[in-house]
Amino acid sequence: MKNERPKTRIQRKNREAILEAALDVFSSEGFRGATLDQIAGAAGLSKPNVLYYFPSKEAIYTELLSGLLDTWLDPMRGIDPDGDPVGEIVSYVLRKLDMSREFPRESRLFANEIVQGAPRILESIDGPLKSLVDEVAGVLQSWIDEGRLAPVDPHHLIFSIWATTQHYADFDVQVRGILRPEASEHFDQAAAFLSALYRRALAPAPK
Amino acid sequence: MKNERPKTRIQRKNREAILEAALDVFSSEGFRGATLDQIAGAAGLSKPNVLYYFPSKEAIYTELLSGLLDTWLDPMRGIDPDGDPVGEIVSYVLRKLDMSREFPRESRLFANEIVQGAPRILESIDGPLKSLVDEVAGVLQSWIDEGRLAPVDPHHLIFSIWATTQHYADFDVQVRGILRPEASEHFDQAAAFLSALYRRALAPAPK
DNA sequence: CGTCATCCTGACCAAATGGTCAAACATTTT
DNA sequence: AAAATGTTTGACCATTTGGTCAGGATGACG
Repeated sequence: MKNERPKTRIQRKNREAILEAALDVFSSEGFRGATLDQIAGAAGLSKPNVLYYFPSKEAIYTELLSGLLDTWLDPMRGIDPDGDPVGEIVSYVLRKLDMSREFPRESRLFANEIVQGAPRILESIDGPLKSLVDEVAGVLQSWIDEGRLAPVDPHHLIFSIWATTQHYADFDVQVRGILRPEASEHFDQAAAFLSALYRRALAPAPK
Repeated sequence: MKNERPKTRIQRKNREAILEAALDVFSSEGFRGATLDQIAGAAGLSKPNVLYYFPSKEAIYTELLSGLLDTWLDPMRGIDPDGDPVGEIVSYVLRKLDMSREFPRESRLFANEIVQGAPRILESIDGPLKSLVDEVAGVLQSWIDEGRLAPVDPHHLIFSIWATTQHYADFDVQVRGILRPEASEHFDQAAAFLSALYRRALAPAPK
């Protein structure tokens, strides 16, 4: 049962516009760097009007954040315990990389929050995030035990996947500064590189 | 020839204290999130006194940033073109990881800046950073050509090393939230994991 | 000890910013 | 077409914040 109450269509539309604008602003300026005027401007509304839909700046921010965590973890839920280990992991990597390509602002929003100590979503990390990760780590470990995956620390494997894939969204400026391509061409290179990296590293030793 | 002019020892001491305090505050709050009062407080000085040593908040920030870039790139300069390829890369990874362990605030400072589009150090990325990276990429490529390193995209290899190592500093809260250890124990696990990962992935196919 | 340069501070300022509110304006509902 | 409900805004406010400044305190040094 969804907790959405789109009283009127105009209300739905404006809340939508505000969240969209806020994502833009928060992701590129951080929470403190963003101003209500910026958000209001980007949403095509006046500042008091924004505050008519949300009680405060912080409320907009946390709504964005909490609404996103789920989507953000989706790729991980797609890992099939009954599939081919290396294949499953590589396709997880590619799904995660795709999220960086499709939703860089969302990635940066999280990055900003976490780098600064995640003052507003610590609970979410300790709670749902940790349990999902532990669950997946369990699957990885069982694959290792069965000799179908190279023996590496499951948690750190997950970290490395997050790090390498999110890097292309979060540090986009740096990547773009070092590689030349204007287009998102480097995402395809990254996909090729990361597949190869993990395929080579994770293939179990032949018995 | 150093551009340091420590007119008096008190001047040197206070500038030092301010930069140290600023590193603390900027790295955990971001540029806009940090306030002069916070910095002054952390440095044990009054706000006007801070402004006596630095012309503005931004001046403190950029001085920090520019003074750090060099140190930050040092591990990369230690790569020996005449060494054993895989060994050189793995020890580069470990050096970089050590920097994350020893200087997490510095890492977060950069992360904050880059995630937000690096508005104040774009030149440094396009300039010295790019050339050093290209140089190292050249070395990697020559190793590949000689068949002493698995054929992977050199630039993306470098990105993956940055991503995986800096992750432990920048996303420390997340890592700590998922792993239990209070101590910096996970850095040792990470070292073991990353050595194994890159060793396995980069070993050239036997001829 | 006197004087000169350096160092430090309280008081102050202008701009920015999150947020409020009463009143005007729209839209539905009856 | 009222009445009721929902939406928008200009004017306003309190606080925070980067920064200034005149003068006082504290060295350094002959």
